[in-house]
Amino acid sequence: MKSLKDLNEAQLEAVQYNAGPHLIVAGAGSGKTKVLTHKIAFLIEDGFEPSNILALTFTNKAAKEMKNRITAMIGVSKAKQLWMGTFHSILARILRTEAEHLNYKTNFSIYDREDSVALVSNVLLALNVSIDDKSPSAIQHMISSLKNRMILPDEYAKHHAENPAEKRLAQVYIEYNKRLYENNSMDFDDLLLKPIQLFNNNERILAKYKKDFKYVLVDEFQDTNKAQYEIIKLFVTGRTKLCAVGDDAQSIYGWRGAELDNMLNFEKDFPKTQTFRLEQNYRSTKRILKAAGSVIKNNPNQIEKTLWTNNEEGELLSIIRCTDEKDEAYQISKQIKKEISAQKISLKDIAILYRINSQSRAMEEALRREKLPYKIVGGVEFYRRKEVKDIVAYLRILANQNDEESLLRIMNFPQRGIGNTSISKMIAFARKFDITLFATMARIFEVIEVKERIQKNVKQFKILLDKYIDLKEQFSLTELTSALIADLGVLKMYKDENSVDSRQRYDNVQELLNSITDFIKDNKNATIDDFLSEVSLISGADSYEEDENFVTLMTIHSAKGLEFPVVFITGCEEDIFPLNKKFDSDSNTEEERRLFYVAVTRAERKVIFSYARSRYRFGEVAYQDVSRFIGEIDPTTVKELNSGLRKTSSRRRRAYYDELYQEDFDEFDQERRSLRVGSRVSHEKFGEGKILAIGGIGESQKISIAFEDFGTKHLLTKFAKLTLI
DNA sequence: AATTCGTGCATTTTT
DNA sequence: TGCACGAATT
Repeated sequence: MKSLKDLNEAQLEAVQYNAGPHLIVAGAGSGKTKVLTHKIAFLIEDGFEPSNILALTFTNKAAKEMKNRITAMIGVSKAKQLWMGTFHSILARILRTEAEHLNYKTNFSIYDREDSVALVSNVLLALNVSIDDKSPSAIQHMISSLKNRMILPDEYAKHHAENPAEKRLAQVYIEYNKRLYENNSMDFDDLLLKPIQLFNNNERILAKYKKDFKYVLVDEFQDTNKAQYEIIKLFVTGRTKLCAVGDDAQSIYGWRGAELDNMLNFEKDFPKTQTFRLEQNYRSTKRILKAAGSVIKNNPNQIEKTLWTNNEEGELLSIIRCTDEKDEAYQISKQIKKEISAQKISLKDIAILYRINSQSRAMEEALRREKLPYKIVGGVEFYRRKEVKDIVAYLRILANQNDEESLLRIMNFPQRGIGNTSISKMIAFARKFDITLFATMARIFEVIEVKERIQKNVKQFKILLDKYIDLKEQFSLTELTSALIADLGVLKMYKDENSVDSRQRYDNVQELLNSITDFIKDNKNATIDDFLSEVSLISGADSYEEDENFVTLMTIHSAKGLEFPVVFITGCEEDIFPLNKKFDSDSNTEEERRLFYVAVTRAERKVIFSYARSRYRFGEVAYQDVSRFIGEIDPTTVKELNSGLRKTSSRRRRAYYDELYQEDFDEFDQERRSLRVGSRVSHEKFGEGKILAIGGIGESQKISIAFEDFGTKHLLTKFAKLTLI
C-alpha cells in the first residue's frame, strides 16, 4: 500500500499491528491523526468492512478532520459507512434507534449545559431547597460529576448522601432526573449513561452492536471518563480489536471527569496490550520542545517518553512583560505587526491563546484599534445565543412535545402576554392532573385561575404549534423553519428595534436558516431530530476554519489538536494560569501544567508568553504574580523581549526576576507592597485567609480575602488589621 | 404585564 | 467591569 510510505518506523508499526488491544502513546505533534487515519485505511484494505469500524473522538472538530482525511484516502462511499464521531454523537445515534427499550421516545431532546442549569433552577424552586447557597450552575456541575462517576440518583441517596446538604442534593438530583425523563430529554451525561444501562439490561442489543463493531478505535484516550471507559469495555470483548491513542501529558479535562488512570491502567484492563510510542515530533522547533519538556517534567505522574525532532533549533521563545491587560493586548498587537512585516507569515499563522474566555475582551479591543482582523473561536457560541436558542426551542417542541424546558422558553417569546403568574398556574394544573404542560395548553379553558384574555392567548399559541407539528411531515426542515420564523415575526421584530444588538440578532437568525440549509444539503435524509442532535452537540471550537486570513483567538482547551507557526500564550500569571481555585490541590496544578504544555506545543516556530503585573478582575485591580510555569521553563530557551535591562546570566535569572517584580510593585503601591493577591494573611477576628483581590488606592483601598473559616470578606485595608504569614 | 432601575455577583476550561 | 435578576413602578 503506497500510502504507508510516508510513515516513519514507529508509526508504521502502530498502523500495522493487529494482534490484540494496543495503546499508542502519541506525543504532541507526532502524527497521531495520521496514524489513526492510515490505520483505518489499512484495515479496510485488509478486508474489514467500513461499517464494522467504530472510531470515537472527543470533539466534533477532531471527528470532522478525521472524516475529511479518510474520505480523501478511501473515497466518500466507504468513508460514509464508518461509525465515526464523538462519543456523544455516536451514542445519541444509538439511543435514537433503541430509545423504546429505555422507555424513551426516539425524538427525545438533548439538553446542553444551559438547559440543564435551567432545569436545575426549576427543580430548586419547585422543591424550595437550597444547598449551601450554591448557584444552580454549581449544583448542575455537582450532578454532572456524579453522573460522570456513574453514581445514579438512588445510589447517591442511599449510599453517599450523609450530611443534610448532601441529602438535599440527593433530593434535587432525583427530581432533576425524574423531570428529564418526563420531558423525554437527556442531558450530556445521559448520552453516556443510558447506553450502559441499555446494554446491561439487554444482552441481545449489546450483542448486535458488538457484532457490528469488530474494530474500535479511540482518540484522545487520556480524556475518557468512567462512563466512556465502561462503554469501551462493553463493546470490546473477545475478538473485538481495540486501538487507543492518547497522550497522558495532554490530559486537560480532569474537571469534566476524565480519568487519566484509564490510560495508566490500560494494560491491566486489557491483558496482552501492546504499547507503541510515537516520539518524533514533526511540528515544533527543538527549542520549543525543550521548553515544553522542561515544564512538564515537573509533573510526577507520567508515562515515560522522550519527544524529539529533526526540525531546526529555532528562535528563542520570548516573554513580554506588561503593566496591565490593556498593555498586554497592545504589545501583542504591535508584536503581531512586527512578525508579519519581518517574516513571511500571514494573520492566519498566528494564534493568541488564553486560559479563560474573559481574557479575550481586552485583546479584541486592541486588535480592532490596530486594524488587525481576528476571529474568536468559542466564546459565546452561535448555537448558545439567546435568539438562536429561542428558535431552536420551537423546533424542539415541534419534535418533542414533552420538552417542558423548551416550551417554557418560548411560551412568551415573542411576547404574547403569557406572564409568569399564568405559567405557574398552568404548571400547577399540569402537576395536579399529571399531564404535560403541552397537554395543559389544550385544556387551558379548564385552568380557571388564568384570566380569560390570557387563556385565549394560550389557545392561539397552541394552534400555532399544532399547525407546525402538522406541517413538519410535509415540509423540509428549511421550509418549515423559514415559515415559522416568518409567522413569529421575529426578524421584523429585530429589524424594527434597530439597535446594534438587534441587528446582530437579525443576522444570527438568518445564519441559523443558512446552517439548516447546509445541514440538509450534507445529510439528505436527515430528520428534525438529527438536526437537533447536531445542534446540541456542536461547540464553538468546531467553527474553526483554517483557510481564512484572521488572527485566531481562543482558549487553550479549544486549541488542542491545532497547530500554528506563531503562538501567543497570554496571562501567564498566578491565579490565571495556573488558575487555582481557592485552596488548590496538587492534581489541579498538574493539570494546569499539562494545559501549559498543550499551549506551548501548539507552536511550530515561535512562542511568545505574556504576563501583566496588574489586571482587572471582578471589576477591581488585582496585582498579579508571574506564573510559576514561566519560572520552570529552561532558561536557555527563552528571552525577555522588553526588559529595559540587558540580558543577565541564566543562573541569575530567578533572583533577577524577583528583584524586578519588587521594583514594579513599588511603583504601583508604595505603602502596601507586602499585601499581594495570593498572599496569606491573618486577621484578628476572621483568622487566616488568602488575598483574592486588592482594589482602589490610599484611604479607599479595599481588599478581598477568602478566610478559611469565615468565607470571603471584603474589607477596607485601612481598618483591617492584617498580618502577613 | 412590561418597563425601568438598582443591586449584587461573577470568571474556568466543554461534550 | 458588565451582566443578570429582582423589586418597584407604570
